Amino acid sequence: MKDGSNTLVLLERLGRLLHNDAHREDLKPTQWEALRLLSRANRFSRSPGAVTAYLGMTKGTVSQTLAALERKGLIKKVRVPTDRRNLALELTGEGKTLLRKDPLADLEAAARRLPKRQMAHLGDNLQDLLTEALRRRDGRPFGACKTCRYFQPNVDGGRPHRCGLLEEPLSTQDSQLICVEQEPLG
Amino acid sequence: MKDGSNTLVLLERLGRLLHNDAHREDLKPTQWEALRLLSRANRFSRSPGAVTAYLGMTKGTVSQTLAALERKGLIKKVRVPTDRRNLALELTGEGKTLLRKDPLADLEAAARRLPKRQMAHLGDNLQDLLTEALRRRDGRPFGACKTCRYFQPNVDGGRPHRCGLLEEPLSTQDSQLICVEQEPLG
DNA sequence: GCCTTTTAGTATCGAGTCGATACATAAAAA
DNA sequence: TTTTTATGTATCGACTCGATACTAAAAGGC
Repeated sequence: MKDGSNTLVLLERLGRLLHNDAHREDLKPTQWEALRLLSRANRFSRSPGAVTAYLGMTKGTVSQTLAALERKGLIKKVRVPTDRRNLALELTGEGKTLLRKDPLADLEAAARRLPKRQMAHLGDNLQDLLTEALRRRDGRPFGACKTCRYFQPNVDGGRPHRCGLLEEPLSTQDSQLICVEQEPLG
Repeated sequence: MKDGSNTLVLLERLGRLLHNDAHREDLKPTQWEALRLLSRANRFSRSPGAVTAYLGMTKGTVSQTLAALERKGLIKKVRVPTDRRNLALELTGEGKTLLRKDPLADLEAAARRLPKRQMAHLGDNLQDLLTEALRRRDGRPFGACKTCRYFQPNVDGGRPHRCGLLEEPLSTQDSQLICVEQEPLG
């Protein structure tokens, strides 16, 4: 076992490989990441602002990336009536179809050659490091809704779940997706 | 412990954070990476070609990145007399000084808040994943010389070590640096 | 030696990234 | 009703990156 001093160098290098491998299907790596996020985000988190928070870029850049995705017909922007500053981003059919060719799947194949336990371990350790790194930059964890301190599982029997922060009902599906507002339990 | 299915997503996100945090001191993330590699590479590996292999980009892009670093006075290009196609890249004094402000050090501070054993584990697991990923793209590991199958530790007593592949003498310092040609011990 | 092939690196193009800055609206707060 | 804050866009300049075409030097075949 090594001393872990060059762990971050490894991380950066592996991150770069992942990133550079994502020049596919006429999309750029960042565009893939945005698309991927939109497919995993609940309805409070499919906005330019949420993408900005997730990717850690400036909103100007995100605006351009989303404009490119819209030009390519992979997402569409919908005005939200309740707050007209907000935009809701929705994947189109093409967007969903294209996601099946996600270049990340390639490395997944490589990962499958490693012991399952090891990959799970790796995930846990990465999660801890990410949490620590996000704390330092006031970043948001983007965890699943159902692991959030504001999550209220369906209290009244058959009724939908609720988000205690936004005071909104939550479908079971939404509660399994990730959220900008999520704050971990405990 | 999670199932590890989203480990790669974590990896990509953490990689992006690292990358985006590296807009400092009037350098771009990629320029930092190149600079960092040059400070860790032995004399066979301080060339545009080696940087290309390490970063996994095309040589055209690397050529520009190196041109930018040279413009900024951080590296210099030296013609190699033995093979006049080759360029040797050397860090200047400014380059070495600037490296002390490496933005990667920030995350290192974050990492220090995690248990040391855990970081070491993380490093080992990342290394395995990187090895697997590199295998798939015919990438080079860039390991340390002294862990290479061609490394011949000073056979004749006080003489320098040797590289059995390039048939060249190796100073102790060079043997501790990383190398394009490195192939791990079987 | 001559000719072809390979290797190392550069030049240029076009789309995209990214921070910075300035800007437009809309909602919220004073 | 004014500020003030929040959400998103437009534009600029330096850089990234793949693709392609290019130069020059070494290596190999004969």
